[in-house]
Amino acid sequence: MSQAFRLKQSIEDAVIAGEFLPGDRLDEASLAERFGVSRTPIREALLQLGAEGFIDVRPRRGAIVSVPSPTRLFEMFETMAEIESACGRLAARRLTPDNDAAMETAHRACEIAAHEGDSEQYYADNRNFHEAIYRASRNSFLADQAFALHKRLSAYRRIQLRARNRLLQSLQEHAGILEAIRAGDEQLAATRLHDHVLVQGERFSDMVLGLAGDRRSDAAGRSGTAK
Amino acid sequence: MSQAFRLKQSIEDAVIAGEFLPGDRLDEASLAERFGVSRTPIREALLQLGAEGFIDVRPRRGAIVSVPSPTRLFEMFETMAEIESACGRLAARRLTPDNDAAMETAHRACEIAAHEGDSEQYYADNRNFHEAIYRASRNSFLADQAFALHKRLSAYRRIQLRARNRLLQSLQEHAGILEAIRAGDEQLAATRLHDHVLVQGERFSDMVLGLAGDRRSDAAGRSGTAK
DNA sequence: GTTTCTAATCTTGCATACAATTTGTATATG
DNA sequence: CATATACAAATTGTATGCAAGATTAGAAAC
Repeated sequence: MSQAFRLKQSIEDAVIAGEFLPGDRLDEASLAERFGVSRTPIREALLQLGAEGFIDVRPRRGAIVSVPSPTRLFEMFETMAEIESACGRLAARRLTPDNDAAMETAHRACEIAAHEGDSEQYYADNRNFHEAIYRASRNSFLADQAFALHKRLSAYRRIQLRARNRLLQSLQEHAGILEAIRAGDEQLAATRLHDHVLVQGERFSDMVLGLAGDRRSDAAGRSGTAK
Repeated sequence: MSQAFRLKQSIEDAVIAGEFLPGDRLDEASLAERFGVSRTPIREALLQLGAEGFIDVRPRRGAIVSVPSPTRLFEMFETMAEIESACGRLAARRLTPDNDAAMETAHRACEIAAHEGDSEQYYADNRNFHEAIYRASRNSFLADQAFALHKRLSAYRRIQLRARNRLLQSLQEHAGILEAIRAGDEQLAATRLHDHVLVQGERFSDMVLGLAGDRRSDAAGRSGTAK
């Protein structure tokens, strides 16, 4: 495959891994040297990442890793909550043995990681669990959207999972979600997934803001110029 | 602003306007000549559109306007339905006088177009109405997502709105949606928006497939390899 | 008449070169 | 000492050239 696509993946991975922090400049020349290619495929990779919202490409002013404001970040988590709950609703309606088994496997892995207190491992297994739910929606387009947003939020999710006791609490929520999906209770599955995701967003916002106010009123209070 | 971004917009507009039909090749050289620039900014524009899912960029094989399969198309409409209902739910919870007025204005415009039977005008006003709901969610990130998907589906929506009587039926559904949002009934607003959007997807699928089977079983029955 | 192999042609991918714009620095001025 | 201006350096945007892979056309074989 062409270099530009490989580079896009590499740069994305580097950002997810935290090698480039929010606000860091992604200099074309440096990246070109680092990967041993010319600026052209680097530019193409950066522009694609920009179009996906992964980084900020400001014309004539270079690319930087996005720095979402606390409000924006909350909006992203809220959107993630809505999309995940949609996946859960559809999964509850359409669950097949295959998807059920995949979720079970992922859940078991989370269990082990949680009881060992291995937050790095739990982070990875948690991702698999959520992806299993996306697939269980049996709507691959929706699953793609969910997966993309999950990736964009992964940096913030990781930080937040380090919080004490959050692992075991997260695991219990997973169990409740699984139960609802298996029972075919669309409404319950949607609600539980929604809360599960949003609590992460709220906790993160708390961390960022250093206070425990009501985040929803923050999101609701902003000027809201869409597009 | 740089040429690549202008070109991206121009090409996107041309696709939305139906100048390039699904399956058409987007030849770099021809586009470069048409816009009087070199291939470089054209390539950059195409890659960005590809990253947004607007077109298909296949390595070494050029870009074409996406040709979603009927199944994929249904999945996209189903996703749109979920996102729109999320917007409606939040709008019902957070409605402000400003957003209320904006929806009212857009609804009035739809009313006029519908009664005059002007489907082209209704198409434009309908878009404004839905955008007003996105904004009323007071979550600009969610609204952006909704807007982007709306654009991707616009070609198919337009065709479908030409169906006889659909204008007046659509208008009535709008009235019901507005009523639910104003009543602050999150659940009802979500359900009505969901059905309003999904009926378009189902109708379109019927048109494409030329039969009146149950589209849901189609979507549920596919192999569902997400990502 | 159909299929398969080969060669010519066309298109895309990448590197390099240059032009245009922004950013940084030093100097002058109030 | 702060501010403004002019010049220098660094960085991005676009054009062009060439190499590599894909598509098409034609000839040969079945």
